[in-house]
Amino acid sequence: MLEISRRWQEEWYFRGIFEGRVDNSRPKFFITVPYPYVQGPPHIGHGRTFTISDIVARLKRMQGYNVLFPIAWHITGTPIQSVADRISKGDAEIRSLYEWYVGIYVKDKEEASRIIESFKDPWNIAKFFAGHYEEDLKMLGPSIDFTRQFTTGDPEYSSFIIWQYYKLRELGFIAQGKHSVLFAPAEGQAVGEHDIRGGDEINIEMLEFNLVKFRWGDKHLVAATFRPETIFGATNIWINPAATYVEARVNGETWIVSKQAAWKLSYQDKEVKVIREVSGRELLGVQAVNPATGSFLYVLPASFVDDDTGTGVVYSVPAHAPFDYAALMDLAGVDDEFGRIARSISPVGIIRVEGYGEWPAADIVGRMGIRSQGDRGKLEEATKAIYRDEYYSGVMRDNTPFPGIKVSEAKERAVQLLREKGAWDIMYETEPRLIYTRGGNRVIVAVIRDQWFLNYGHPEWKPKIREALESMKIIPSSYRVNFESTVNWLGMRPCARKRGLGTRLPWDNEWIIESLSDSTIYMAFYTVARHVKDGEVSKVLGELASKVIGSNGSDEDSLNKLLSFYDYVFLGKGQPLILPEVARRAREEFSYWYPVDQRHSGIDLVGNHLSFFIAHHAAIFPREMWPRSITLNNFVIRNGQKMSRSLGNVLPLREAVGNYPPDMVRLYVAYEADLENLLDWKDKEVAVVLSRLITFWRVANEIISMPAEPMSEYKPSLPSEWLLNSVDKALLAAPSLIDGMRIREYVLDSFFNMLNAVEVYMELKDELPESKVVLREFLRRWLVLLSPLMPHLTEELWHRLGNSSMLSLEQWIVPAREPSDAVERAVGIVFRTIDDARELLRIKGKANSIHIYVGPSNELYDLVRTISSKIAEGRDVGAIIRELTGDPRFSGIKQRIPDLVRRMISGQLPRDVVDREAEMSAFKYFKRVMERRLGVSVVIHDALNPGSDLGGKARAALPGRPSIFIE
RNA sequence: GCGGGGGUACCCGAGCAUGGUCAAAGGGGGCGGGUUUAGGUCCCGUUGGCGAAGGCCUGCGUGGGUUCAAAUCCCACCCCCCGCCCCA
Repeated sequence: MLEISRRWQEEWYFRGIFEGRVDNSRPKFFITVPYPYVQGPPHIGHGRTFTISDIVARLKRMQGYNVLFPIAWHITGTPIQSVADRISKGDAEIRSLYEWYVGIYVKDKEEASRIIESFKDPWNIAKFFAGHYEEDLKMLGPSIDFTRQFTTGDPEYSSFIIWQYYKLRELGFIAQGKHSVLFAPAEGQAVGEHDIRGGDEINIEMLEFNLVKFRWGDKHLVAATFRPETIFGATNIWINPAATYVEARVNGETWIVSKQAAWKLSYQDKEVKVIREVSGRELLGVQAVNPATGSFLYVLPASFVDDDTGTGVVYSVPAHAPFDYAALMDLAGVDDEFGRIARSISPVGIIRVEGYGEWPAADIVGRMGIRSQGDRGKLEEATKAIYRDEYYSGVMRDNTPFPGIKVSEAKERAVQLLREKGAWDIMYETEPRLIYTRGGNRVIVAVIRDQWFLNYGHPEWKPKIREALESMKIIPSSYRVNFESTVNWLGMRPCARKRGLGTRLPWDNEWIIESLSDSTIYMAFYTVARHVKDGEVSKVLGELASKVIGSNGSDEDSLNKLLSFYDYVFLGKGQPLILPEVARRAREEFSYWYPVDQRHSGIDLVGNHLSFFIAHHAAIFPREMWPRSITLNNFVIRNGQKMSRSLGNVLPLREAVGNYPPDMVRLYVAYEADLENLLDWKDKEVAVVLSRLITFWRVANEIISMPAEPMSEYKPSLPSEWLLNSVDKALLAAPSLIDGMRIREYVLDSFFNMLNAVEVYMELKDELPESKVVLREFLRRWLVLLSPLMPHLTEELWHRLGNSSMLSLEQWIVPAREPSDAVERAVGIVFRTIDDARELLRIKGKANSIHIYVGPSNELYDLVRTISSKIAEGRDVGAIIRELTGDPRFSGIKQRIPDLVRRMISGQLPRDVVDREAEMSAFKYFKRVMERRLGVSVVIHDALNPGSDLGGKARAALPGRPSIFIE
């Protein structure tokens, strides 16, 4: 099967049957998947996303749409860059990872090692994996047009991004300002998660501390806190006597903070000049002024104070901060000058909160049995608990300027008040505090002054984003809320960095547009890629791009040329100043394919890329070019575990499609889970699916091998009708299932259920003269039905069946007549009866034969049908019984009415019946099947005219519920 | 905290929108049987309890409620997972 699959892939891609060409006589369908970021090989998760979109693409193609399903490669940003950096530095961890990655493709060790060496240049990483990505994807057989591929580092792509960013700038959606980032001072650069040791496992946050300045002579002791509202309850100031502090000029003032803090602050947009070092001990005993109250506070020693957190200066609020309370108690037990001061201090409660007394911190310290400030774990827990309770349900007391105000609000007011007094500032810290780059250097927060932002919150932008979102279909629809909340909080978003691959910001070329910002409207670029990739054209656009960037946008001539080209192509505005003929063709193609009909993606992109995708379309394109729908699927896990590099259990796509036929991989990922759910790649279950696929292959080939005797006229027997009906029903249902992205149901119906049906039919085929013709016809329709799902095997079988056309390009079959489900229901009764009989056999033990009495009087069928419809109308038991006993039609079986109604209402009897003829016929035809399943001989009797009425069972037969006698 | 999703049998997992045919699909695992020199594969059956005739009892996170009828609808509670920005 593997070999057959490869053969068809070669055939498809060699003949280029999936290449999209403008054809105005046919409706178009433009489907895209986010271009993969090529820092490594694709894995089975990509396989899921691509398979699902390919099922859609293939169905649409068979339905007569001109389908475009393109792909490209994303290389922008810092991850590839930092891999290159790490390889250059000889990082062993990354090297072994890439030995594995490269080893997937290159078996020769030396060769592989040479390739990894070349990865010191990030472009080589991108090129290597982009190339292999294409091969790997092709092994899955997707109907992708690979001729439009590009990378985001191509010169013509840069020219396109330049156009996009000038458009956004014209609209006023780009801003510049201050911004905090994670930063490694020793390396002199901002770092991303992938640059941080353990960065993929931990969740790194940036915390904002409030700084409060306590005047001490002409200097300020600067304390850091998360709870500025507690300033009114401050009783003293804590300093760690063992730590090193500094006196430093900060923005024209003299601050006293820890040495560590001064270092950090110097990166946070502050002018910091250290004058001298001071030991913590020297500061003890001095008095500083609380800026909020004017009272003097002593500086006292506390060991819990960490000079690497905040400023190393803490103002003490023993009533509300467990650490402070514990430290105060500790100190009060010491027999010295500071102990005496501590004993004189009484906590000041300033917040009222239910469940606590006047000093909540004292309560919780007592409750949790905390002994001293050394009890860090418990104290941190206590701090968290108090914070939560006070923040959400606490109210300020009368001894503060904000009596009765909720803590959450008082917080802001306190900041306001301190600000007005010039006693407030801000400082950032990371959480967790101590994080390091992979090179081992400390990471802190730095504030950048001239960061470029996209202002998604712009009053002319956000409403349009909302409008675009509203106009789109989101499937599964449960994700719509996620989009809505993303759009709600979208505001200023940095769009450029100083490191990494990508296009430089054309008017400020120190900056590189980052990867989530240069990947928002590139689907438009697919439509024109064929035209602009051409050597000469590419050269022209590339040169213009580099002139614009090189001149920081001041080369107006180049800029105008570039902008005029894309303005014309994408917006139909003005006339192109360059390449008019190319522009005309590109324009034509863009106008044909756009907008994007469907964008299919993993759910991880909802909160960023997909929302930006909507936003940028809304900003730049007219409404009729806005995307039509977004569809999503969840991740893939493996044997119950998350796939992650650190666990080493990532399943590369090539390994999956190298070991199994591609159709099996497709079948598995499409069937195993609904889109919303995690898909578990379980090795055991993969084997099960494979065995079903083999059965399919065997059955299909058996049908093909049967000599085809033409039979012009035949009357299909009930089983034949049943089989053809089933496939017709599935053919009818599949398009709407796939449109609604109910892929799993489509697979269940079309593959698994159909396979079961045909296996049953095969048991009967020898008794049915028309079976061969029926089976061939069935197979023809079935192959069409399955082609989107498993294109390789169906393509092969299609040809073995004697067709010379390409199944992938065949028309979908729309059944000529409405399939009836009466036959199906009749067959369903047979199978239910088999289950019943089996249970009886089990209880009875041994049996020679089973007698089944089918088909009571037509009168009874009528009655049951009538009861059923009355129940459906919602009548109650009494009413139905009264009505029917009065009905002359049923006068002969009056006495059975109450019992039947009762049993049908309670669900003991099936409500959904067929007529007598169909039911009898089903039992006659399926007798063989019953015997095989039950392992004993089966005798079917007409209940109205039984050959022998064993055990008086004939009279017990009911519609849809034959009676059974075991002998 | 806010927003979203979820708790179903030994395990994974469907069902819930449209209540009844649900002791609850499918798979894994277990058990029994067949094939096999053996093992694996494969095939069949079984896997809440009771039952000598198709039935009864218990049962879908916990506790209530609506209904002739609840895994499914309503209310409250407990627990779990995911997202919450400059990272692709």
